[in-house]
Amino acid sequence: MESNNVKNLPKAYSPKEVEEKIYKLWQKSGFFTPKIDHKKKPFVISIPPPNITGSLHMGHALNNTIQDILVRYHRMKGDVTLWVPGTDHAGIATQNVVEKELKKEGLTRYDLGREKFIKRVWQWKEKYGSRIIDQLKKLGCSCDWTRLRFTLDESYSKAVRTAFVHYYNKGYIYKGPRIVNWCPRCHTAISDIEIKYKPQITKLYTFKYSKEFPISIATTRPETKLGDTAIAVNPKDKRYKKYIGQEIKTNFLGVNLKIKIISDRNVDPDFGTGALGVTPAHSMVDFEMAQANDLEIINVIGPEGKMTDKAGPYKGMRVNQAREKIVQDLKKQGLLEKVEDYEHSLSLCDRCGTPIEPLISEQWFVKMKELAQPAIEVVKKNKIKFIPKRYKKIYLNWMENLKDWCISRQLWWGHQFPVFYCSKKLEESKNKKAKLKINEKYFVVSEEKPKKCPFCGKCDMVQETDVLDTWFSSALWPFATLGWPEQTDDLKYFYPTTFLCTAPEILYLWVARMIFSSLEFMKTIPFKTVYLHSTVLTKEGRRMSKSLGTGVDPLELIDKYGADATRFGIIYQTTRDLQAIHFGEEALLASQKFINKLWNIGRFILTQDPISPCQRGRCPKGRGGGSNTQNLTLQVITRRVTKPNTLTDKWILSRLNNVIKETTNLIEKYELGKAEHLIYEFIWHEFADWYVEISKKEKNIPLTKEIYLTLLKLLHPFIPFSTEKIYSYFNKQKQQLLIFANWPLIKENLIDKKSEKDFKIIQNFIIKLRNIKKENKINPSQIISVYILKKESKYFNLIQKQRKIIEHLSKTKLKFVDKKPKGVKLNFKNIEVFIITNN
RNA sequence: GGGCUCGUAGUUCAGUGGUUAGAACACUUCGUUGACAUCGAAGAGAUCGGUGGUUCAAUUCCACCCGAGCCCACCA
Repeated sequence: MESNNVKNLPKAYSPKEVEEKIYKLWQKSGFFTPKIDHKKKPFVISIPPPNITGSLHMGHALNNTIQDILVRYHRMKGDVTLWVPGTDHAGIATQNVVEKELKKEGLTRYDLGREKFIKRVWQWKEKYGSRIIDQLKKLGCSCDWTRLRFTLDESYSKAVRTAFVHYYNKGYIYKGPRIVNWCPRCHTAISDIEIKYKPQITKLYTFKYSKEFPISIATTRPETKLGDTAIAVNPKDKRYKKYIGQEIKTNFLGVNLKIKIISDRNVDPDFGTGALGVTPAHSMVDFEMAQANDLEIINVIGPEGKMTDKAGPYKGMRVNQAREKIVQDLKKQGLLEKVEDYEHSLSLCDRCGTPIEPLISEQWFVKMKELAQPAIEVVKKNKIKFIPKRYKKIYLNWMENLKDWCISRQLWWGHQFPVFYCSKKLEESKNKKAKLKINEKYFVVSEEKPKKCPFCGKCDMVQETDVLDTWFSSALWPFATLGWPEQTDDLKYFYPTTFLCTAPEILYLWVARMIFSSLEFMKTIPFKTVYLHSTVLTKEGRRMSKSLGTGVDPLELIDKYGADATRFGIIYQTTRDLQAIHFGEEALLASQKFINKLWNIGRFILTQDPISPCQRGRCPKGRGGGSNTQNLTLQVITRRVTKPNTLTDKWILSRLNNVIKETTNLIEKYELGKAEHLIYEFIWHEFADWYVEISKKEKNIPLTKEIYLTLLKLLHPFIPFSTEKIYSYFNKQKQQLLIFANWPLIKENLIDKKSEKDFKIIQNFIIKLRNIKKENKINPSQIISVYILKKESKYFNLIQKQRKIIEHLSKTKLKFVDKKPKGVKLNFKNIEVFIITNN
């Protein structure tokens, strides 16, 4: 570091000039890359890979600060510490971003074609995909960048293919027509958990299919009713009992329907007419009823969100259009009985906000039942611990009611299925326009494309066009990043990882899936502890969102306050188990002040240092400490060692060791906010306000320095940049980085309750004297005489012994007298104290 | 509809079955300009969301209610 002379030490810490340089030093040191040491147990975190479309938001800032604190702490403790970084290709999200870009050029992905489109996405990735990585570095994250991974890396893709083939061979993967959530905009199936619900007021229409039809039904979506194949009623409903089992043919606005009357317990007799028109192809619940009752399934809505040819006169219309027209027609024909307002939740695509159409389509699924079982066990048996604890129940409840996982997406950006079709047979099946059923298998599942088609022996096999759900690849993250399926040294040594820190919203999407994937492929848990951190909300408790304008950009905060203050401030307002934090910028300002305070304590100590240039009279400001300190400098040089000499020394060392102990405990329990509060209080209100102040009178510079350096170490995981910078001024010769420093050891023998108690008494006495001054409107800086009546008592002796400190800090002159003087009397621990107020 | 979290000073949060409920920031007053324009000291500020119950005693335990937020399910 070039300018670490004390005389160059600026008055305040300025993050902008410092942080980037420091980060480069760290990187150059190579210290973030651990060396495998089989004698030691490693500490390992896999970063939740941010999307390449992402930009650092408050959730990331909190999440990665937590991880970095733990990683730095463990590194200092001497653990072999690895933080694996990486990014996620994020199928739908990224594809949408690039599609939006294309749209500006008046193009769609179909104009480019699959190959060119993917190329385009890769270009986009090269250009913007590492943005978030740079932002993580700005935050100070000490990841091992030599191990950076991306979920579409060739080696990672291999892991994905291996996993797929494994599942398939075990019989866990099946393909079939099922009802899925279909996004007509993204043109793909999405899973249940990728849907967001939005309450909306719509109309509930009550009508009959035809005049002669005996039962009326109610629906919010009349257009789907063209695909009805049944009416479901509650088995106990007397009104409809007689119809159950009947099949009625009718014509509904030009479309012939065969309606079977079935009974189902889930039908609420009080809702609408108590009769539910069953549309197997376009409603999740109805699909299940159709399967249970062996009903015909008719698609009336196509993948574009348009009515199919099964919709008779409404063919080709958009869904909304068809709805309007049908309502008009129902009215015209006198079939519409009632229209009322009705509030329900509209399903929207999480990624693009388009209303979801439940549709029947051919999709790939993973059977979950067997996979879930061991994943339930390990959590039940606390092999994996959740923090906060409450998530254990939430996790288990979800896992115990797990549905099969739809893993196919009709996208282009992602891992293409390692499934190869016989082109000849594929062609044939298309021509047949067969029902959505596969009776005949004409594909092979294989990591590589077979050279020869096993079905016809001569065709060029074609790969399944679908890509895998992004989460299928993320599920392999903790072990695939370490080299799986290869048995690499990394994998052998660093797996399973130690700690996972992520947002609670991806508990199901990601955490659960990593657990069962790891148990399946690695035969072990992926991590020992899962920490689901608080959600960062605005101060008013509202969700942070760009579109609402309620977002706070951590990069702006870093720019304004520095990375350290941003980190410290966020953690300062965090409590470990809290579900949400209401983010306020004030804490960052406070943190900035705190860092500045820390900086200035350092500055003070440096200028007091006998070997510093200031003390040798070379300081431009003159003689560093003034005449008073010159004498003291001599004292300092008389080999005072870092040993407690005085009560003050004993007290501060005792307190310091308590703080080290407590801080260590709190970090081990992930109570990072509390740890910060503790250190903050100690540094400011014990070390600075008392110890450093007293040290101006009773010098023990080596000890002061030692304590200070210990505090820098304690703080380093929280505020790595500023502590590193200050540390450099204390290490002019050695040039050793603080990241190499060891975590402070607790010296139990220095914990000294007696000294703490005694010092507390001195503190109280000083405070009392200051109060008296204030009460009597005496200027605090005015030195007054305080008369203390001599007495045989331990407190008297204590006060007498600590006379200098008391005088110094209370700006008084103590006089120990035999006779009671005139003046205001106060009692302190049975000691009679007098002051004269009207000088 | 089900589950969960939270409601304590102006603000963000600690905290505890029992003497005057804490901190930080903000605020007020006084003082400081040779570590700290980002300093010091002192101080004001809370009927601990509401109601009822358990208890000798509740902010702390229980029930209900109100308010804020999250997750899951979803009735057509």
